[in-house]
Amino acid sequence: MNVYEKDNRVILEGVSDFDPKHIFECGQCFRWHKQEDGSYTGVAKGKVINVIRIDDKIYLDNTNLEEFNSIWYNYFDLGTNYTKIKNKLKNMDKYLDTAADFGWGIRILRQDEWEMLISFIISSNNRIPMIQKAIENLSRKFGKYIGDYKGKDYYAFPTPEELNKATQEEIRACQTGFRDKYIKSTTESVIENNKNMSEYTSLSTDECIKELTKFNGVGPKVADCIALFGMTKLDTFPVDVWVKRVMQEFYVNEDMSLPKIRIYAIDKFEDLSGYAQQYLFYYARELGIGR
DNA sequence: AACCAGGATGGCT
DNA sequence: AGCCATCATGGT
Repeated sequence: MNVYEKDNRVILEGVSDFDPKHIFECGQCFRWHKQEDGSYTGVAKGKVINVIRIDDKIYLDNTNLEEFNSIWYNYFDLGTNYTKIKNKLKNMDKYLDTAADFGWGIRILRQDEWEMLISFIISSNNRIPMIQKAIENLSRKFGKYIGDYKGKDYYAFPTPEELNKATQEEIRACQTGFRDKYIKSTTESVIENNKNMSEYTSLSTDECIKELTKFNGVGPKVADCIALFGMTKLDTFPVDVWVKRVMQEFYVNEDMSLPKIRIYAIDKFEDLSGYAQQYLFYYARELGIGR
């Protein structure tokens, strides 16, 4: 990979396994929005950048080499060889062979632990466009103003301290629905116990999920997502409606319970479970498998 | 208007 | 531990 900076842009040459559509639409993130030119603009790590792929080059706009090295290299998980991961998964069965080719450019982003905690609480029994709206509203209301980019204002996701200033009513006014009380309670718990969410990363996967489930509004599925997307616990397998459908379509019986589907998948995919989940989710949702 | 979405919770066995 | 009924918002 060759990296260089030009005109407030960082350009990556020869990056393999990187496609913005696959990365930003495989269900792992909520703050990246497609632009008219096919690029994606999003907020992460308190910055706003724009990402587009043209042929084999990736353009990161509104940033520089220093930020790339300190933030984006890690955020886009560029130190991981996804070709190897895909090859292992593709050799397992014909379904993953197809799904990994379909979502060939997926990378699991290394996102903020606290932001994932609140974001996936909002995700419970909700629709993705509504989740995105609620997170944007919370950020606009309670997060720091980052700046203007191409005529639009952008706001960082609120810190625990910032979100703790919001009343339950104000949280609900951000379109969080009945999850307002979960967000309020979880934020208070983080503040009152002076919790540092990044410390959850050093726990084992089982311990991490067990601890996350103690937060109000965090059940098994949401804890799996927070652990996978916020704490790089790649040996877990969140089972949502789409993953349930694709698993029932390809691997298990209709009557298998969600926890059993999860165990079945982790037994099968082991330390690559999180990657497998992403390829399968993207494949299922893009193709509408199981409707 | 009924149905459903990246489910959680509490009560039951 | 595992299953089940109930809860709950906003969109289509």
